[in-house]
Amino acid sequence: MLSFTEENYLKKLVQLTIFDEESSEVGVNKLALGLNVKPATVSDMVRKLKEKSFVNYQKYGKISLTASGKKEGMMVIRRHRLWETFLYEKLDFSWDEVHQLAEELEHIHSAKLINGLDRFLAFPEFDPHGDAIPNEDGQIKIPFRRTLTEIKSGKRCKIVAVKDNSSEFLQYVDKIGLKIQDEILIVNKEEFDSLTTIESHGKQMVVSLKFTDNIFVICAKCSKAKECNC
Amino acid sequence: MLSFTEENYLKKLVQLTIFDEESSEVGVNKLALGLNVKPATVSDMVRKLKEKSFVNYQKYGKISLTASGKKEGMMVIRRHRLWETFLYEKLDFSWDEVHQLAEELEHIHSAKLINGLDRFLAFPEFDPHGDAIPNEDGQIKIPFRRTLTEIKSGKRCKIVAVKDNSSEFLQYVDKIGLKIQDEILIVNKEEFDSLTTIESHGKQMVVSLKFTDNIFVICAKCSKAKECNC
DNA sequence: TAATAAAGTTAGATTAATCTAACAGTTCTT
DNA sequence: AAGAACTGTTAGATTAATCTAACTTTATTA
Repeated sequence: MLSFTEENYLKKLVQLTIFDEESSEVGVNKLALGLNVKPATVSDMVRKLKEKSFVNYQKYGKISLTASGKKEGMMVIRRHRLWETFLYEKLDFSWDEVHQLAEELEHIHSAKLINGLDRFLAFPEFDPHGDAIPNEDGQIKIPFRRTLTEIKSGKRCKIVAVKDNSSEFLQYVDKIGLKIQDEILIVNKEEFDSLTTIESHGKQMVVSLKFTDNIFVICAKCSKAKECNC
Repeated sequence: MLSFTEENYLKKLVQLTIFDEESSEVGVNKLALGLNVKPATVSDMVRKLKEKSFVNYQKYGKISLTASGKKEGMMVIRRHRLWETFLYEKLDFSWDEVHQLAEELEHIHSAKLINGLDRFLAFPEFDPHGDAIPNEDGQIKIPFRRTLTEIKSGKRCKIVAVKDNSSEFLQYVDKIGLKIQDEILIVNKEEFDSLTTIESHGKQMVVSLKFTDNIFVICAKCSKAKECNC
C-alpha cells in the first residue's frame, strides 16, 4: 500500500515525464521543485521508490517511471479527475474550486468507490478543465491539441482545455467570459509585446502570452490540432 | 487544523461519552481499548488534546469533551454518516461495505463539500444503519429506542437501527432476511440460554443475545421506545 | 582542461504517532 | 488498613517524511 506522499511523487512524475512532453525522465532538483520539497528529501524518497520498483534510478542519474509506477501515478490522476468531475457536476462547485479538494480525495484508494463514481457520472471522458480521465487500467488517450499561442492570426479555433488549473487563472478565464468549447477568432497577433487580440461571442479582447500559453485549442473547422491546414 | 489521529480520538470520545449513555467521561484504558492503541499512547495524546482545549483532564483522572471537542467529534461523525449515505444511495454499496470506506472519507474537512453532499442527498436524517446524522452545527437528535433484548415476549416492534456496524454482523442480518423498518413479533424468550424466537415476514427464527443486543427497535404500535405500555 | 557552477547525496536533527518496559497512583477486598 | 489488582504515566526507542548543512559528483565554460 502506497502512502499519500509516495502517491504524490508518482503523480508528479507522471505529469513531468508523460504529460509534459519534454522528456521521459527528470532530475532530482526538478522533481523537488514540482513537489515543493528540498532535493535532499527527493533523494531519499527516490531510493525508496526504486526499492519498491516504481522508478528506474541510478545515483546521480535521471529518474523515470517503471510500468507499475506509471500505472499507480495514473490511478491517482484518474481519481483526481473523477472527483473534480463529481464536485463540478453534482455538487455545483465552480471549476476553480475543484482542484484543491480533489488533491485530498485522490488519495482514497478503493477501486470500488472510484469505479462506482465513474459509472455514476456516466463514464466522463474529460474533467472540468478539459483534461482526459485515465481508464480503469490507467490508460489515457490525450487528444491532439495546441496552445492558443501557436495559432496564427485569422484562424478560428475552439477551447478544449486549460493548462494552468490554479484558481487565479480559472477565475480570470471566467472574468473575461470564456469557457471550454467556446470558439475564438484570432484577430491579431502583436509580435512586439506578444499581445493577441481575439474575438469570441462577438466581442473583441486583448490577451497576454501568459493567457494564450495556458489555453489548449483545436481547429474550429476540422477539429484537428495537428497537421491542420485549414 | 486537526490531524486524522486527533479526529479519531475526538470521534471515539463522542461515541463513548455521548452515544453510549453510561457516563459522560471515560478513562485512559477504555479509550485506548476503543482506539486499538496502548494506554501509554492515549496518555500522551490526551495531554495534547487538553492543551488544544478539546478535552478536560487531570492526571490520573477521567477524560471528558469540552464544547469544542464535542463539536469537532460530531463533525467527524456527520461526515462519516453522510458519506455512508452517499455510497449506499448513489453508488449502490451494500450497508456492510460503507463503514470501512467512510472511515477514510470522514477526514476530508471541506465544509462546502459536506454541506453540498448533504444537499445532494436531500438532507437525510439517518444513515444506512439507522443512525441519526448530526447537522451543520454538530447537533444531533437521537430518537428514543431500545435494543431488541429489552422487548417483552408477545410484543410487536420495528427495527430502526443496528448498533454493531461490522460487516460480519450486517451480513448476518442480511442472511436471516431482516432490514431497517421491518416489523418483528417477539414469539418467545428463553431465560435459560437467552435465545429469542421472533417472527417477521411470516417466518419464525431463533436469534441469540448477541443479535438482540445489537438491534435497535421502537414499538410497532405507538412508535415510541420509552414509556410505552402497548 | 582546470575552475566554477549546478546537481545530487549524506549525516544528523525534528515532529507526530506509536510501541515496550518500568514505575507510580488509585481502588478494592478482605 | 494493608496488600493486591487495576489504572495511568514516564522514559526511551522506532518509523516516515521532512529539514539544514556539509560534502561529492557531474556539467559548463573560460
